[in-house]
Amino acid sequence: MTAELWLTQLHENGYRLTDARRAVVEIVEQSTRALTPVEVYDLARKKYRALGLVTVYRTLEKLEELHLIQRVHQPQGCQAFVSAGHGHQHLLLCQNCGRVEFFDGDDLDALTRYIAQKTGYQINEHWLQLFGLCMDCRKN
Amino acid sequence: MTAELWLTQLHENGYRLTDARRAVVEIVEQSTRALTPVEVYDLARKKYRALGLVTVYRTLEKLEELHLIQRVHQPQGCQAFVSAGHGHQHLLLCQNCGRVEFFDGDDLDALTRYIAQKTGYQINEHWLQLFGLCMDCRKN
DNA sequence: TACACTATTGAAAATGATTTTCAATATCAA
DNA sequence: TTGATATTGAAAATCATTTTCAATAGTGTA
Repeated sequence: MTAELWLTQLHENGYRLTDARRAVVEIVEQSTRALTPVEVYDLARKKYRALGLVTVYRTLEKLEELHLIQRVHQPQGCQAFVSAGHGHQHLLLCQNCGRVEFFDGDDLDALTRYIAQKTGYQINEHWLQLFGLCMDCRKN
Repeated sequence: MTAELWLTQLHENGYRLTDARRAVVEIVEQSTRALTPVEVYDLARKKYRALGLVTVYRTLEKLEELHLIQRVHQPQGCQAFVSAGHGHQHLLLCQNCGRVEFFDGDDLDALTRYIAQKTGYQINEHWLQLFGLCMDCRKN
C-alpha cells in the first residue's frame, strides 16, 4: 500500500497526519488517471465528508513539493495531477480515457547536444509526453 | 512582414480586418517571447488605445484556431502564446528571458515504436520541449 | 493519560483568469 | 453608399485558486 508511504513521507517532513490528508492521499495515490482538484474533492469526500476543497488544494501542493505527484499538461488543460513516477520518467496519456502510463528509456542526449550546438543554448531540462489510445480504448 | 500574412489568413477565413486585430497580430507576430493575454493587451494598447482585453482573448483564440500561434506550457503557467513554427516543430525555451526558439529534426520514431509495443498503446502524437539558457542569458 | 503548543481545518471573502451578454459600431460585399 | 452582420468594449458572470480567520485536532512531552 503506497498510500501509507506517502503519509510517512508527509509525517517525516514535519506535516501532521489528518483525516483530510489521508482521504486525499488515498484517492490520488490509487488513481490511474490525472485528477483535477475538484475531482479529488468529489472522490475524497466519499471517504471523508467534512473535507473542504481548500484543503485539497493545500494537500496537493504539499504532495507536489515532495515529488509524490506531478502536474499533467494536456491540450484541454493543465490543472490535473497524477502520482509521480520514480526517477526521470515521461508520460504517456490515453486521449480517450485519460489513463496515465510512465516510461523512461528515452535517449535525447544526441538530440540535445545537437540542438545545443546549433542554437548556442545551454540545455538543462526536457519535457516529453506521448499521446495516444490505450489498449482498452482501442477496442472500440 | 509576416503580420500581413496573418491578416490575410484571417481575411481568407472569413474574419474581418479591424484595428483591434491588426494591433494584436502585430504584437504577437513579432515577439520572440511567449506573451500572456494581459501582456498582449498592454503592448497592443500602445498601438491601439481603445483595445479591450476581451478582444485580445477572442483574437488569440482565432489565431490559435488557424495555427498561427500556439500555447506554451511552462512550469510557471500555461497561459502564454507564441507565434507557431511551420510544420512539426518543437520549442526550446530560455528559462531566464523567456525567448522561444523552434527546432525540428527530432526522430522519436524508434522510441515511439518501442513504447507502443511495450504498452499496447496506439501513439498518435508527442510533445517535446527543451528548457535552458539562451546565448545572451548565459553571459551573466 | 492529560496537556499545551501550534499546525491544520473549512467557510467565506478576495483575487485572478476567462467567458458571456449586450447594445453600439465598424467592416465589407453588393 | 448602403445594409446586413461580424466585431467591438464594458460590465457582469463564471470558474479556478489563494488568502484570511477563528475553531479544532494532531503531536510531543510531562
